[in-house]
Amino acid sequence: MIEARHLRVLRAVARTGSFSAAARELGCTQPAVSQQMKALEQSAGTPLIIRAGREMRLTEAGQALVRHAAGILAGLTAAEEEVAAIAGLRAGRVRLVSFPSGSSTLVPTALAAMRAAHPGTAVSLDEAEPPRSIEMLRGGDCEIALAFRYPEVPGADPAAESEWDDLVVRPVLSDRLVGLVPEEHRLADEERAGFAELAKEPWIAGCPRCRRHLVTVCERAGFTPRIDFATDDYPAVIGLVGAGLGVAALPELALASVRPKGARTIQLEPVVQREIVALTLPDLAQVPAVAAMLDQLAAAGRR
Amino acid sequence: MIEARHLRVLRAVARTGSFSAAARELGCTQPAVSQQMKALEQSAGTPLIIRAGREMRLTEAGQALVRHAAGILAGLTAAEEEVAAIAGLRAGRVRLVSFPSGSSTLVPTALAAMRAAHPGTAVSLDEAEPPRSIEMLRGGDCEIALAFRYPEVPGADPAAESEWDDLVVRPVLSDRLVGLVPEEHRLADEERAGFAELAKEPWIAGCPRCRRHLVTVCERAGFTPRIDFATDDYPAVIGLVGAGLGVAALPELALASVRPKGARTIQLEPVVQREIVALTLPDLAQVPAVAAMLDQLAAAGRR
DNA sequence: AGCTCGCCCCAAGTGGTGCTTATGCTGAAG
DNA sequence: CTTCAGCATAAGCACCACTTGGGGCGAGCT
Repeated sequence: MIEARHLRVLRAVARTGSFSAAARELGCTQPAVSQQMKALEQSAGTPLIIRAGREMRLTEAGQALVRHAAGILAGLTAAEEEVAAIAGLRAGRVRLVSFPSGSSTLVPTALAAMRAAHPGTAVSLDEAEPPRSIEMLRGGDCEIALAFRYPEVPGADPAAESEWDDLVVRPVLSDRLVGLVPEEHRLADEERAGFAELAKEPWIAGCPRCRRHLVTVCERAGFTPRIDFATDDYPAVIGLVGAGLGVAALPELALASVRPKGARTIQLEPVVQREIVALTLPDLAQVPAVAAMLDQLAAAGRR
Repeated sequence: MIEARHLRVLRAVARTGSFSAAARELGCTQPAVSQQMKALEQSAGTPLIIRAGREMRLTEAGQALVRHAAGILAGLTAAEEEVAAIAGLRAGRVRLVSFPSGSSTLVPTALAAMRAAHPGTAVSLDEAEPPRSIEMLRGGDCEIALAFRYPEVPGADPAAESEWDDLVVRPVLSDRLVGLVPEEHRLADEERAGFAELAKEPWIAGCPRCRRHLVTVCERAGFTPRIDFATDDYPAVIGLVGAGLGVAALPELALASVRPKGARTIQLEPVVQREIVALTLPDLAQVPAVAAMLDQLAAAGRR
């Protein structure tokens, strides 16, 4: 088995024509070069160098080896450079999966910051619901999954919680739920309202998990909400409320970039937090591009 | 510094998708593979493999490394094969230098035998006088020099003898000198004659070294020869003798393939041996193709 | 659901290997 | 002839890689 290190030494010897010069060039002592060349000749099974008085000459086998060494060492350094580029964030791809309509402001700013900080990297974006996105993460179809959870409700969704304990969970943003009522509603001009004050209203719910969470919170407030509509499309929720068809509780973030027409927001009591987190596999968290993207998501969440 | 051995392991892991399977394929234990991969990841500076439950997946850096590994390992095995071909005499070049007109039968048979035994090898032939051929050997312009010496005369040519003591000297053939006289000569019908009987004759001498040797031998026999002509072209010597211009002492080998016209050979007394030897450098004697050619020359000499 | 098997990680011991320093020898130049 | 530069060798030493033994964990089977 010929080793690349030996080829490097052989090439230095061939170029300098001397063991000592090669040793100086390689930053080691002369006997080291001597031994390496002996080892190489042994593994080659034939002499490679002939000592003719002062100068070193290569045998035909030695010339053949030097000829191949160029390509081999070039390939090796090319591989090292490509790896270094990926490790040094001058290259690399990250596949990000976000929950639908949860990425209106967070993801775009993170993507923009990532591109600015590390122009060589490429981040692709896909949308999937948390159960599905976790599946994709575990299945190797993405490196980062953006999801959310309601830490306030212990035991509300134990499966989902325990499903993450072997993942790297990076908090991105704590979002509070705000109430949305039609502007002709009796509470439209109030600053805040308790959940119980909306007990009799028809509700517009979000995605399945949000809907379950809403039911849990309302039951804690002493009533079971009457849910007329459920959609994971936040603009649709806003539209339905604006049309006076009911009330809703939706994340502040969903209202950050739109101004609801025909509806008013009110503070809800008790305050309900929704925690948006970025998830990845423990091994992937060590990958430079993935770690950088997690940082950018966290930074976007701090704004 | 990425090592080729690591790439081999990485490729095995990537192909089999398992450390254990790779270890079986590589003929080592599983922890060895584990450690090699860890070392490779450390020298790469970034994770290469992600352990997702049961299956192994490569990171982007890992994929890049595997992609390069193909070419690097292919180049390495190509280099090994070429060296093995040279070592195994399926390839290789030898440059042979012979003294002029000393290679009429010896060298052709050796070349033919070499080609038959090792078809992949290529032997080139050049002609040079021994002082010059040794110079070529030391200067790297040939691998084997065919030369001759007169071992009978100690001190006759001390420079030439001592010039070979750091070379590999392979005896090829012991050739005796025979006398050549015109057919009308008074000794033409004799079986043998002493040098002293030719003391008064005009002599035709050979190359400079042969001429010096002739003078030495004749002086031992009690006379100084009168040398009218000197040429290193044996057919010319034969022609001159045949024309009755003098007598000559030339190697039996020079008469092996020709029948002299107008001249007769006689045994000379005392018997003078000329030793034909093949010379090479100590290091070169280890080169398979050179060693094989030396063997073929020795074998040709035994015939 | 429990069990068992296979796979991976971890730790410790050990053998080998490559490096260094020190020394001797040889060839070339002054 | 002397001196210097370069290569080979030997001894000592540190390091590295492989092996064995043990543990945790996920997957598939009963």
